[in-house]
Amino acid sequence: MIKEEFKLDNQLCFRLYTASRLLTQTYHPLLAEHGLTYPQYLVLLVLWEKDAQPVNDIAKRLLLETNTMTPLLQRMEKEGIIERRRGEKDARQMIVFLTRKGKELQKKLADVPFTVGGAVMCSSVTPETAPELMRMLDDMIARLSCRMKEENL
Amino acid sequence: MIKEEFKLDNQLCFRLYTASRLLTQTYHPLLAEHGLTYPQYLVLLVLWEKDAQPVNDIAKRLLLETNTMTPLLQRMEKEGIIERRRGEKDARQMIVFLTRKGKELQKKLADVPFTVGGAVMCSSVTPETAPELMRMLDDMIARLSCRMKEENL
DNA sequence: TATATTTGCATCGTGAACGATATAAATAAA
DNA sequence: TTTATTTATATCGTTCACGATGCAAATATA
Repeated sequence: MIKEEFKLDNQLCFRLYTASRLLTQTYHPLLAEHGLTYPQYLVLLVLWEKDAQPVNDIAKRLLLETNTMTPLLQRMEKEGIIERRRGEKDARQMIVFLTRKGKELQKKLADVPFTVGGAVMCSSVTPETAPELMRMLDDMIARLSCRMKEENL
Repeated sequence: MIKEEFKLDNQLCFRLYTASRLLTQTYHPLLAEHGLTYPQYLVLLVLWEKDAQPVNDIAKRLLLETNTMTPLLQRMEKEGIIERRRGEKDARQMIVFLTRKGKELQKKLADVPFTVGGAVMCSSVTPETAPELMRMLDDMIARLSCRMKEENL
């Protein structure tokens, strides 16, 4: 008999991995219609909150490495969604700007959060319970991202 | 001012996506030591529960497509962790078997679930609250995977 | 039995993720 | 002010994910 801790049904990580993939798949048709991928949509969320940010700030906000960001941003620039310009104060920095097209996408994607929101709601994830779920995930993320930083000493 | 539904801090999907990535990163050093990746570890979990399964059964269990499974399994076969043989009853099927090396990995990875378990535990995710978190994720996964199937009609 | 459809797996192309490494600019130390 | 170190991006190689497509075996239909 297999040990309890090795049973797939007892794995929290497998659930997170699967839920994340399925939710991204839910976004896919809504975003692809506008030539976007889910990670690109996340970059837009960050830039809509505050335009003209260096790569590093976007990476930190999304908890991604710059080696993931750079090619992602290069593709977005090629699509004319963003623009990248060297920092004037610090020539090492690459400042990311929304183009007109990038700004306009916000209006075009106005119903995406509601469509996806409707798709996830179920008996145990409701407007009442979602905050509790988010709190647990935030706590986990804080704990794990802290651990990751400690590794690189 | 940006609308509430577009704020990154209100996104459930971003949290799942991040938590999933960070947890996979936590597994990484433990698995890499034995030449494994996280998806490969998931395949092992499935095969340890029941050896000699066709590609399709493993894919269904992990909610992955066969076009993701095939290359993954090919790499695992090259590493000598599994073996693939054509089904005798149905020649379309490719049956996946654990090799001796694949079976022995279970002992070598015995402490992985506990190490990772210790890493995720935090103030709001504890042995008491984890089942509730899992229930919410299971419910979401059921809802979303059902939706995905309906799409392909 | 011939033909059509379904099923199981594989191949291909694209876009992430990420470890490892490189490079140039900025900053600190000597 | 040289020299060393740190910082901000970028490049490279490998491994997923996954949509689209191909193909052969099995099954259903005519």
